[in-house]
Amino acid sequence: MAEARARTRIAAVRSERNVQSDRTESGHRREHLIAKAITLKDVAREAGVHISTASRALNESTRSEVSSETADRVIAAAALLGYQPHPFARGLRTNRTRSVGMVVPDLVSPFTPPILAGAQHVLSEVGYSLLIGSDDESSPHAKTAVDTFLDRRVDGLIVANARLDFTPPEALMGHNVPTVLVGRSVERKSLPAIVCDDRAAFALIVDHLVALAHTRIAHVAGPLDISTGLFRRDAFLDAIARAGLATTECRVFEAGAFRSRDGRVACDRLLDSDGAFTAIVAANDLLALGCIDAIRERGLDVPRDISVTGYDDIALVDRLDPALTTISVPYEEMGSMAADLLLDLMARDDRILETSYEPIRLAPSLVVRSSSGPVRSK
Amino acid sequence: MAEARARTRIAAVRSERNVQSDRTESGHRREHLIAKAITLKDVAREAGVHISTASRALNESTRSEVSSETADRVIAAAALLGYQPHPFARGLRTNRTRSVGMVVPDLVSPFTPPILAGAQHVLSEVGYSLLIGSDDESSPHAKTAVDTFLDRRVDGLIVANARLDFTPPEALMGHNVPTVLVGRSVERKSLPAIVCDDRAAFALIVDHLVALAHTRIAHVAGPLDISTGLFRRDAFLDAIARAGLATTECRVFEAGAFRSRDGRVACDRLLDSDGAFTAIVAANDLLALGCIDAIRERGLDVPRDISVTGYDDIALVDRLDPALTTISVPYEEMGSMAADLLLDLMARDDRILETSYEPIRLAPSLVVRSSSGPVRSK
DNA sequence: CTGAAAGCGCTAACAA
DNA sequence: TTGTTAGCGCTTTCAG
Repeated sequence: MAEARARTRIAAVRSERNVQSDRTESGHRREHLIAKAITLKDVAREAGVHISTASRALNESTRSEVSSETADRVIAAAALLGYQPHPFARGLRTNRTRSVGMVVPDLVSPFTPPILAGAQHVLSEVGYSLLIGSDDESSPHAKTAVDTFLDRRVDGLIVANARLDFTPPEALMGHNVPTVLVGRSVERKSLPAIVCDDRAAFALIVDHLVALAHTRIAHVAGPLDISTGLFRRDAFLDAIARAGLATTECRVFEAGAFRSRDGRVACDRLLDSDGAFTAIVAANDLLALGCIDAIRERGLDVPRDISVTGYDDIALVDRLDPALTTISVPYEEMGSMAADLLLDLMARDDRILETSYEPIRLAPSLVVRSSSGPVRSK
Repeated sequence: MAEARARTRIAAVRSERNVQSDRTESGHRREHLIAKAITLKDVAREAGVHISTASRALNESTRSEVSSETADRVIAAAALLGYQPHPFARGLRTNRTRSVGMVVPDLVSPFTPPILAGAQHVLSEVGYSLLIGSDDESSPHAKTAVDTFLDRRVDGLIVANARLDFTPPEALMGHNVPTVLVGRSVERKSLPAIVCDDRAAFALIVDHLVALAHTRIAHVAGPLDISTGLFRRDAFLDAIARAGLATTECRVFEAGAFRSRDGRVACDRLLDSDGAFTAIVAANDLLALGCIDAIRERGLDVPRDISVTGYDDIALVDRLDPALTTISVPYEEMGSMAADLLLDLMARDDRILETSYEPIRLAPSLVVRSSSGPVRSK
């Protein structure tokens, strides 16, 4: 009912507009195809007020400057016509786009989507749009994703692919766009970051292994130029020390990338080395799977001969044989917290850059499965 | 060198601007913080030409209207100052945003990210930004993702979450925004779509099973209100018929959702039913895993007693025991093709809506692993 | 409380 | 070939 009436009214308004502008056209056959959007001017005319009054009535913050009767009338007219403010026209004035850009390392790696989902959900809730971009490593001369976002005048930036040596591009500082890091933090704590508490995670893992009587524990690290590689290694060594184990007994091997085949290569080197060990703590699940491959290839058993643990708890590792003991990371929550934090930052009108931000660390949890077991009694 | 000079020049230009506009201010202490962006006017002044000349020189399509010397000078000035056209100001005039919206069913389901990645890559290559949105099923009164995108005046739309009964919202038709479906198509072929060739896929699977001497093959379907549920079931029945098997011998059970536990429930019903069968073709990998669970729970073996096949070839199903025989789907390519098709559509100036579009079907491939085997000779 | 008018940064008629 | 001018749709002074 009301809807039908609205539709009629919209058509009428559009007609008026078209008559004005398309007078030269023979007819309006295509009107339903190229319908021009309802503009504030239409709403104002419909409500019988000046366009600026309509603007005030429609904007939360200026509504008080208008009599409530007029406001109601304008709001009703806007609703009737299905008015939607043109974001560009508004943005041009306000210098705000109500959009944020998120740059991700790799859309198809297992932890990117949940971060994205968490951020997306929070942002859409408050009317922000999420632009997504990823840097194409293969064409280094291409414009970086951050630059593209800056060109688009996003209100804020979520960076999920920071390398350790990441420093906010000068452009970023110049434009002064609020930015938060997520997933990976950076060496110089120049930007706020939401990360997983690696120290807590490795304390959980190492304690678990120690409880199983392991004393010689090796670590297969990820690339050390990424925080998840470097920080997890440090967290590992820290946990070892805190557990009272001699860190000198604990070997660390670095994998070239966070992929199973790199884990396998690293584990092979580990197995070739002289040190004896009974457990391998891998920096993530894929590396752990590679380790298991390498171990089995030598006729050894997991966990009977060597225990292996992962990190991330990606899909299906619970169904593998052996099911992977790993760390569950609240990636989605990290995404939503990053978005929340960014919204905070954007809301502040003072743009004071702190010199150093302590990362916000979210608590992980240990998931014990069958890839870790007691040290074999000889 | 050149860079330092440029920086100096930018600062100078910004100063001039600030002097003009901020004459009343006491000082420029915060100038480096709230640096205003370089505008076309600045470039024009720097090059000593009128703003409109600068505009023409900077725009590919109008560059021929200005002398090459002037053009060069303007371009040099723009480069020197690091000028970036304001997308809103431009969009306001041109009515184009150079952005496209993609609405996905679920960011964390296994096949969404590759589609996203494919589309993102293609679009960023040609200077388009990708907005991402997903509908929150839980709050049905919330504005739909498509509406949000329409409000943002995206130039095009990629819809990856269409239900079978999806009809382009009236708004969409009214706004006349080019739209492409991907992954799922719709019953009424009212929009172009990029999908996987389900018929070819099931022909591959069924032929494979028939070659292993299976004659009684069951299907665990996904929800039948989604194209991947319905179309795959139809494709299954079609493949069965074309293989010369009696479709009456082939039972179909519908799962409530594309999750392993739903697959397990459906498979339980299947096992409880009277029909004898030696193979189960599941509508996707997760359903297949649920089937394997149900079969094993009854003390039966896969593939010795019953063969099971999946669809999608998601990560890690190659490492399960048994490794899953499944269909590999070129999701990333689907994403990039969807983007290509959309770019085509947007480039056309005629907005003729065809009444019916035949979906573009990409070829899948069969990946034979150990979850399928010959019929057990009794 | 409301209307008039300027202008955000840009493109595209129209003039010269 | 270049400059002038008029907006795109909106917010925001400034008057009334």
